[in-house]
Amino acid sequence: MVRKKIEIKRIENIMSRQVTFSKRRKGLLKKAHELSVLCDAQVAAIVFSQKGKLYDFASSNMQKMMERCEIYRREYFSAERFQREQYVQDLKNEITVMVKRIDLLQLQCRKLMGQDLDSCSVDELKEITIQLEKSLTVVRTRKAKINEDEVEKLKEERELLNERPRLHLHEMVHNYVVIQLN
Amino acid sequence: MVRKKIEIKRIENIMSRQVTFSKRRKGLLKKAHELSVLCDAQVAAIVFSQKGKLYDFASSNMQKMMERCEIYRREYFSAERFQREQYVQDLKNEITVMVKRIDLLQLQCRKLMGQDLDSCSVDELKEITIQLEKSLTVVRTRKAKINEDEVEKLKEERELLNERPRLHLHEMVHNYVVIQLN
DNA sequence: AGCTATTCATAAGG
DNA sequence: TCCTTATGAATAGCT
Repeated sequence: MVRKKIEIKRIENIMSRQVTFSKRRKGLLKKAHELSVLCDAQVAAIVFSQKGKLYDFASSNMQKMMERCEIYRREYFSAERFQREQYVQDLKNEITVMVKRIDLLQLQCRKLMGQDLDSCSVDELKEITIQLEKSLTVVRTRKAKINEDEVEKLKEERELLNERPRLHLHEMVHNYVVIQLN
Repeated sequence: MVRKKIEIKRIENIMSRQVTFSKRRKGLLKKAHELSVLCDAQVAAIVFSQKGKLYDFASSNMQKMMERCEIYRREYFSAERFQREQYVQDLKNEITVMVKRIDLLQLQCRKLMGQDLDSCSVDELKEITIQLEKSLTVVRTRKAKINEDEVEKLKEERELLNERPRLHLHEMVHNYVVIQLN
């Protein structure tokens, strides 16, 4: 029997509060449901007890909306994360390959420059010697070629300088002969 | 005057439905408020009208929680994104540096192997020649050293083999003398 | 949890 | 939208 109108303020008695919570929570969710049905509206009611337990109502539209939201959010983030991790992994792999390549090139270079030979076997040393001799030959040939080209060029220039006066004279003679014949 | 108990199903008359929506919506939000105050619970009620207009109630805890959630979510993702982009940028920079390093090493190697010399100036060719000669000297020295070491080792082994019988003889003589003296 | 007196919410009408 | 009012619904206090 409701003895008197209650004041809307926190119920201090724990037992009373728990009972009221149970009753009114049920009423609220029922009202939410009725409203959604009667008026064809999107309604959601969410209640957490003090212990953190969840009680809720969501009209079907609302529920679908929330589910879609959640599914979309999860898919989006998981797809994005996957792509991101793939990309980072690709970059890391690329770096690993490059580090190996650099080490190899560096070692090769150093050996060709006569460094770090202590670890070389006699066979390796022979190979390096052969390569160095080959290189020297090629470089010297190239140097010689450049020198020859240079010499050739200078000779040609000299030839040109020497030939110009002679050509002049020849032309003059030719012209003279033509004139005479006329 | 309530003539009769109503059935909980969609109200077909638009005017009635709107009136009921208005009344019950108000009632629902009031009940939500009362529940949150009386029972010190976190309560939220959300209603969309058919036209999409929002009406809602959220207890202060609920509101703070939602706000905190949203703020935290935004900060988290922005911080994460920043870190992620920074990291990827670092990796890219590293790759750029490595690509340059590889190009340089490769060029150096090729020149030391007598390739791609067409682009070299005479001075460069001279430098390469000097380097190759130096390398050859070092490699040959190293090879010679290994040979010498080998020879030295073989000699020592031979010495050892030669000395053993002699030592035997010497001991025998010594023993003989000692015996004589006794 | 169940009861019931009483208050509250609200349907129908103005 | 508000008021009125009759009535159904919710529920406080008790067991």
